[in-house]
Amino acid sequence: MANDKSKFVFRNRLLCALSPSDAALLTPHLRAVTLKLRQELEQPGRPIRRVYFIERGIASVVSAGIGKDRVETGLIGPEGMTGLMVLLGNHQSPNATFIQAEGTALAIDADALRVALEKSESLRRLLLKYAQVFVIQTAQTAVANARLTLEGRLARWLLMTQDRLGESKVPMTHEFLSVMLGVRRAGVTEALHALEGKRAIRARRGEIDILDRKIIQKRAGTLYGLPEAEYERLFGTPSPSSRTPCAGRARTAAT
Amino acid sequence: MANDKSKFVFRNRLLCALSPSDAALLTPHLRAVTLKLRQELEQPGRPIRRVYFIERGIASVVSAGIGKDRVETGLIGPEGMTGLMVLLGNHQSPNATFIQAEGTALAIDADALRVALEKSESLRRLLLKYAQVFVIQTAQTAVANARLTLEGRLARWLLMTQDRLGESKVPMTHEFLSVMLGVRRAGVTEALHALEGKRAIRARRGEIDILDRKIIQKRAGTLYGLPEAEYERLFGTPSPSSRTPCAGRARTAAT
DNA sequence: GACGATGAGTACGTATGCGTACGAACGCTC
DNA sequence: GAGCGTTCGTACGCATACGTACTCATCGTC
Repeated sequence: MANDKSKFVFRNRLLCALSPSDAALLTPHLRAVTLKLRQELEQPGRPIRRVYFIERGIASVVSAGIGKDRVETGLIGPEGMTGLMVLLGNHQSPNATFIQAEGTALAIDADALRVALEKSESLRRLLLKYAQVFVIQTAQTAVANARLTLEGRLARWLLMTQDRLGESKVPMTHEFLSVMLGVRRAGVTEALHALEGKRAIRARRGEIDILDRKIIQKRAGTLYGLPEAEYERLFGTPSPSSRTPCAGRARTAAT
Repeated sequence: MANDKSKFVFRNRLLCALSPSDAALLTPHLRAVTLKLRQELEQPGRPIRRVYFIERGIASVVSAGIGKDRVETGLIGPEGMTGLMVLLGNHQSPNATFIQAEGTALAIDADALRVALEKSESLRRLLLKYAQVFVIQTAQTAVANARLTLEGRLARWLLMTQDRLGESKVPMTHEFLSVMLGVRRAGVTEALHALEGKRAIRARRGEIDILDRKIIQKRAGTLYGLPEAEYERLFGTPSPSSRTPCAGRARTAAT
């Protein structure tokens, strides 16, 4: 699980955006890890041990009331990181975070991150910028849940997922989607059929092909694109100069 | 609007929780202001000029997609402050914030707050703790919008509002509630009748009396109480010693 | 190549909430 | 105390989504 830590080529956009000195601060603590499907990165009320900068794959933040009934409130891919609460100074979260699409990440001990955050103001600034985007994403989810039809919420979810996967095939079952969206499994099936009827997607067993994002975006209405736009505004087009070595970045959101 | 700034007695719980030195840092910049109904404290995409520590009344954060269709995603009372995005290092927000129940606040220029935040790590820590609670509140709203019936969402909203007002009378019209919850006005009327039938509330013209919180809590299910509990966990019972002078604090959430 | 497990299609009755609309009640102003 | 604007009660038809449940398809496994 550990790795030669001398030189990473980052796919994670946050790591790519680090200044050289901040990169030097973090890199010694980063460990390449694989993210297995349904692996739990954070559990409600438990101490957060590690924070993950996603390189490939998707982590999902799900919230619940005091009991069960989890619903997804945030999506994290190679544009972001887990451990929002650590950034804000907490050691735990009432939410759970788990892997929704397997991949890899660079992980850092929460304590090491805390130390680095105290040392470097620019690091704090950078990561808190991501916190902003994440907060906005959560707020948008709240609005989407209130105002969008099931098909619309599904459309929004597909777009956000595809952005983070960077592929046209989304490997998810209806059952899983229904849990994420907090709706009935059969409802997902029907909504997917509706999208399929419009030639927007093609559904296979355990997999959804995205055929036409434009059509899907129409379904999601105005509730797709704002966090993505805010991300671009805050992080800008990554200037290759004076930045940490960086792999070609994952596709960004279309507006 | 200005004020003798030498001695404040704070009702705002965040200000109350300030260490003496942090209080000394902020106090010179605080101005007592009145919050008028529907006054806009932040507008989407506009620079955030001032940040408000609510002393009495309620501010409401509403989010929208790229277009209209605003829905409330956060509530702020004397336990909190506006300007979350300033805390996170931004100068603007895609959300709007406006006064939902009139009152008063202590306001500080966003720039002055930024300077103070840079100077004092303990101040940063404290205010970011509130940011945590606010983020959790937003996530809970997302879950509530996905899973709760209209009556449940209304119940949750009534409880949160009453916590912040500290009174048993909530002065709101059905029309206004419908906008906040993102539902139909007539739907609010019906849901209120349902609650009234259970003797949980009593609805007058433009005003709702809270009669029995227990019954209302049953309606809100598990989706009321988590942010409130987290607030108490993080801020604890305010120890009167070594703290800034503080008025008797507003009622806290019952669990 | 049969079996079990998982995933997907479908269906029926019901509940929740929407859009719209109209009228009644209340409260303020002149 | 007449007039008017706001607020609230109510109603009807319809869309959306639910809960439940049964069947069929697909896949991996022995």
